[in-house]
Amino acid sequence: MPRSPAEFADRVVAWFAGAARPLPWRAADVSPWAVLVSEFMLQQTQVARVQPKWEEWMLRWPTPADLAGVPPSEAVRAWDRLGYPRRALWLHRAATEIVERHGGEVPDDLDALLALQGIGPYTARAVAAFAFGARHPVVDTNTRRVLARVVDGRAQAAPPSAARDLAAMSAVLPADPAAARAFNAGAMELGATVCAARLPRCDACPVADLCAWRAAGYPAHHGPKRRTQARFEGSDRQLRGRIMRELRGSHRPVARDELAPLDADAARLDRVLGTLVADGLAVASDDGYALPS
DNA sequence: GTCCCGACGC
DNA sequence: GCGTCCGGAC
Repeated sequence: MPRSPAEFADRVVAWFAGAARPLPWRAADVSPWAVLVSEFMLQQTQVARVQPKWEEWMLRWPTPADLAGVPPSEAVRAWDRLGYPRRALWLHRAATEIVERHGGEVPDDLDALLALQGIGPYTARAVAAFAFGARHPVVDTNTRRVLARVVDGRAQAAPPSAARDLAAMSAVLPADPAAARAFNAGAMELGATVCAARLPRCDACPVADLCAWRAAGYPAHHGPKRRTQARFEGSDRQLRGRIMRELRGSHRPVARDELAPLDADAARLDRVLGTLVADGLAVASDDGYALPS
């Protein structure tokens, strides 16, 4: 446990002021919509891959109404290979909801944000805090790891639990909204760039002398093992990705027979096509499969 | 091969 | 609480 929560927060805030990467969605003049789009893209995708795609989207669809005004196929196509293309569909749906429910303005209210498609506990608070300056605990996996180490003295965070994670962050969150905002962003940045999962760089850490894990001699994690990631090669996810790539590349329906070479197992191909249709990422017609228009 | 790490649906 | 969902960097 650090000497005091205030000291922990102050150090992170001061460190972040000098160490923050100059990411474009952190610029002072970006819109709430720009922040929201960045958070959608960052949900599962590394910063380096997101950045050029975010620039492209902001030029093309600078407001929610701009995105809501085009068919979802445009969003899915422009999502390109960012992965998890349901996010493109959900972002398009969220834009439509923002136009319909909120007059085209991204809401600043947490519950209104949570009600939008594709926005969960993390993204809602990230938008409220980073776009609007509201004082909410924002907890992603980096922050969970930082708190586990600095505060709890454990190598790894316990499995995510929204209620427990938000309470833990609230306990160390500065009272001042601007400081809270910087601490939220700084804790994530610290976890992403210094307090890394595998190779923490404690020599560069602004709170190394406050860190309970370091003080305890870096005890190894003993507890439930992380679930090992399912194999990607040969997975449904890989096949879905390959099918989506074909659909993105075609401006007319793609016949099932044209997709058959993607997988030798006809039954599996049909089952996976079914999941894409169920997700709304593909539409079936007599001519084959296409992106949702 | 391993890691990345949020939302959703059950 | 637990399984599913991409694709690229390492």
